[in-house]
Amino acid sequence: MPKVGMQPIRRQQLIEATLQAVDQVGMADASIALIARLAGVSNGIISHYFKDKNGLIAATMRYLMNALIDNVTERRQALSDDSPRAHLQVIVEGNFDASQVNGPAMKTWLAFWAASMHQPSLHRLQRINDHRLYSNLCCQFRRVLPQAQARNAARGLAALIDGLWLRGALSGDGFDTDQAQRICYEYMDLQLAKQVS
Amino acid sequence: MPKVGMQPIRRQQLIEATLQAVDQVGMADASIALIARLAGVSNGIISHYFKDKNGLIAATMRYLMNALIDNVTERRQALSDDSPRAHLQVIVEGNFDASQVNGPAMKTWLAFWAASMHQPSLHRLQRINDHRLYSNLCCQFRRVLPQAQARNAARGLAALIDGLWLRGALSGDGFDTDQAQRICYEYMDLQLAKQVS
Amino acid sequence: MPKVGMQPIRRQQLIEATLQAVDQVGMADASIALIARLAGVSNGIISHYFKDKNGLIAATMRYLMNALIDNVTERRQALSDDSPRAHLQVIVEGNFDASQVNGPAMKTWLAFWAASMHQPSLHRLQRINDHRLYSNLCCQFRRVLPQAQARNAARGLAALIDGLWLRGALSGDGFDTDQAQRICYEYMDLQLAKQVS
Amino acid sequence: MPKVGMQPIRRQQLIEATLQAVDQVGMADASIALIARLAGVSNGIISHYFKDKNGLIAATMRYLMNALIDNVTERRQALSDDSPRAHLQVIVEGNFDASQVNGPAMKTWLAFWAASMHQPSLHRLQRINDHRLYSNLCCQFRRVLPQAQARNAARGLAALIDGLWLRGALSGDGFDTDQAQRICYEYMDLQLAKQVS
DNA sequence: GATGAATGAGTGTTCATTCAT
DNA sequence: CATGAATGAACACTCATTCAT
Repeated sequence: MPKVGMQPIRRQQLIEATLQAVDQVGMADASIALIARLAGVSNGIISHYFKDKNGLIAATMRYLMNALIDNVTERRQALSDDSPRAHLQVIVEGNFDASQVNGPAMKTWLAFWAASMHQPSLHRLQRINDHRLYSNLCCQFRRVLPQAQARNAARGLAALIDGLWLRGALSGDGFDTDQAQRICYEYMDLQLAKQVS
Repeated sequence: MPKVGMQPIRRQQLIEATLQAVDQVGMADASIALIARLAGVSNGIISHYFKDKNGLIAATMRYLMNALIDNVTERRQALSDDSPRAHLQVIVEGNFDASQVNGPAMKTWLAFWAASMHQPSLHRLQRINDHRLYSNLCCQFRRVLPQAQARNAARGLAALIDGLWLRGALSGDGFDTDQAQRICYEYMDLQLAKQVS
Repeated sequence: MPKVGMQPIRRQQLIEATLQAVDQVGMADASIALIARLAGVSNGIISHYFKDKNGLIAATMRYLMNALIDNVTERRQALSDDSPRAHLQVIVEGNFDASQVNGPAMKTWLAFWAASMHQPSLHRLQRINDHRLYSNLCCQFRRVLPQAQARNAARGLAALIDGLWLRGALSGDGFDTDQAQRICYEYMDLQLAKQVS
Repeated sequence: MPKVGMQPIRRQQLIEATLQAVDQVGMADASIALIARLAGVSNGIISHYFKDKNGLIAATMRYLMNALIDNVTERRQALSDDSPRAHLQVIVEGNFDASQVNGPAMKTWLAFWAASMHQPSLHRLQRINDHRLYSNLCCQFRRVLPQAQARNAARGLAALIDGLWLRGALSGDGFDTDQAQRICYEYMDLQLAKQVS
């Protein structure tokens, strides 16, 4: 019983099944058959919507990236305070949002990163993502710091965010969001304190 | 040409071939056949020395970890200055040593991390490694800071090291060791400056 | 040429190819590749229909067992005489039917028996089969003999049938059905003659 | 430390290890490596004493056959009564001796039989064995029965012995020696009773 | 649009055998 | 005599992909 307009629904369905599969068995064992089973569809449908497996993987990575972007964007729009500090806080919070520090998301990000080392298409996506974080941070620091210092601060804070995230992901225990944010805020404030009055 | 006492030689040979393979094609495509070919031996020899592929992977991970440990240990022994700052510097330098920030090593570490999310044996190794860095840092900070602050500083610096390393690895460009060390030293000094005189 | 509803056809096809392979080279050398080649299909199809090789082996054993059951059932239905002797004769005849004493079937049964000593799933099937023969015989003897004697006679006749079958199979020569049946009938009649008038 | 006269010791050692291996994991999984480990020797030694694996298998089969022969011979020599009935009893007892109805022996015999269907060298051994039982039985029956009847009785008793043995082996439970012997004796006596006085 | 039958190359692994020591 | 290092072919099995229906 074919229906019209199934495309977006099926695509979403399959992307979510991919995340579920990676969470359950890891990317190496997330076969098309498993993903299709989790999505409740047949094997063959995947090539129909995403040319091949790589297409599905790339689409899933884009989906995760957009979730992060949307998350930060929403928080920023809800912001009344326009200070650099408030904006930086929003970025930090967005990166430690529950949508990013749960099991499936962390496992999938890690798997993507590892895969991106050998897949140009994933690598491109990954670089865009990395650059966005740095760029957003740098932009805010620049409002109160000279360029060189702003860049330095942005590099440091970006690394701190990713490092805390990474160590949290690898630990296997629950992610301690409060602690991570506290460490980031402290770094942020130390950098902002350098501003010439 | 079978000879006796080949075990350590062959094991080393195969571990290096594994690193080479992961560097060239990624862990997902680093097949036993490829590794054996790179090592110039037959497929079957791998199960002779490392029960199965997982055994080889785990041995390779242990090899990389030991390289890091030895690296830091050597630097520490060459140290004349016994100050906490000097020790912390050594740890930072060791983690950004050329043996850790080259292509093959970074790709392999990333692949290990991703795999460790679903392989208990690798996960155990990974946790030990993570904990060592934190523990070493904490130990030095503790010499000048109260425990709570020392822990906080260690967590931050560990995350900063890993984050800089990660972002460097993912960037695909050469690793800017000087910049990474500068950012770490700055964080380190800001934390050490908290000490009550 | 993929078609829908191929399952029963392919399963039958593969089971027959398995019998053929065991006949030709023995169970130890009846590889998936050989069976697939004999069936004229690809290797992979086997796991599609029977999870793995064990699944195919078990299905083949069930197929042979059902052939024996159907054989006896058909003969019994064609029976006008309802006497115990007639029923016993039918069981004996069924067990020495051409479908059971030809080369492929005998080789396969022997291989199954040997394998059943170390494969619980096959062992279960085998026990069911063994028990059915005994049970059927016992049931008929019971109609004219006291229970203890009936059981004894059933055990003896079952062993005689299996033993004649086994020695015939192992001899490698053609099976002498008439001789086997004569020996069984004689034993049967000696046992039935014990009935109290 | 090479020693002289090790040959018979090593051969015996390896044959026993083979029986042990077949008992533990079945003939299909009784690899040279396992047998060598069970015997406490190196892999390579096997080809030294038995050309190849088939040689070891055949030697093991011969060993088992000789054990059966010796068993019957010993019992016969201890016999005071020279009647056909006594001799037949000895043959029956020998075939149900503890050395033949224990797990390892039964598993190995079954495996040999199955293998003999496709290995001419094993098949030859097997035929000799089968014929000896028939021949021995026939010889005794002939002392009191006409040839045709003697042959018939021998065929029946041989089949009964093998059938009881087989069903006992396949059942997986302990072998009920008494019951098996009782059934054989009864058959034996019924046949002997046919003699013309 | 959707299915699932079918493929076949590729995987990790096992194993009998050989042979330098 | 005996070892065990080394081979390489064979194995069962997996899986992304294709395509007739």
